Amino acid sequence: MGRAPCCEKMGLKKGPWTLEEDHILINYINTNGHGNWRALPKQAGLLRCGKSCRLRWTNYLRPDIKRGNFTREEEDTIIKLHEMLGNRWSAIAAMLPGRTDNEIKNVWHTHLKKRLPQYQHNHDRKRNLKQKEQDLVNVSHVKNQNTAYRPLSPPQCSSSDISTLTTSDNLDHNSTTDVSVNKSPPENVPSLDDGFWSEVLSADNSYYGTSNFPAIIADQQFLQFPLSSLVTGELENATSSLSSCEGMDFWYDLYTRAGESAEFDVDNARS
DNA sequence: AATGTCCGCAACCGCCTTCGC
DNA sequence: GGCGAAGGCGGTTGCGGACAT
Repeated sequence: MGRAPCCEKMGLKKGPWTLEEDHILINYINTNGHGNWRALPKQAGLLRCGKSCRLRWTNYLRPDIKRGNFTREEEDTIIKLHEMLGNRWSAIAAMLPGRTDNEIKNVWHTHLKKRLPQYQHNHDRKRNLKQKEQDLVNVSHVKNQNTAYRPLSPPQCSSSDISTLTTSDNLDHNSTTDVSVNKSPPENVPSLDDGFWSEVLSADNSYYGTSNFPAIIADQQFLQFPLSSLVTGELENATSSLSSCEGMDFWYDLYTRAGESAEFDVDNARS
């Protein structure tokens, strides 16, 4: 892995756990409990760091862990909770007995987010882009490499864009801004990464910015609810407002439409 | 059959928070 | 209040198997 090892230099083992190590850990905890994770490996006779032991126990060896595939109900619950809580995997795991935060995080990234339209769209875009890149590479080969290929670069939200989007002092939090959702966004829109969506509603109910997103929602006229409801952590209000404006599609629409033009403004949003 | 690519998962890392002194 | 240790959390990585070419 890319990061500096913390255990190896202390002579501690890393990597997959063996059956023998599992047995040692289980036996030790069953007998003595796990009062101090840092001291546990030494006392148990394991060449592992405490952190590794804790992770192995909580994510895999704990007797109350439910193994096996997630049920449809569990998956739906995760999707709903993620919409409300963001990437608070431990909080989501607390609602699903027998499931660990790591497991839920994995199943989210590998299965569930692909079911959601906004991720599906992004996923498809990435695939299409990759295909286009390959096609262009092929074409450039045919043309004896006379044409240098440059990947498509998404339009950026510059600081001037931000000023365009944030010059509103007359905020009307009670008015409803009806933004129709563009189901076919323009071709040249910014690509969205996972961080974008997770930060729309951040983990601790407050709003965290992304590089582009703040410029788009900073103008509270775009919202059916005041941005301050996110900032001050009124999750319930925020999520109910989100659902009333078609959830993530609403955000995605704002994002894509802002991305396509620096001239994007409130009037455009209302059109 | 061989090779390349994708995907799922366990495990690791760094950062943040909590707790005790 | 300051500090260090320990625990907890979310993001990321790399291995290995499945699938495609």
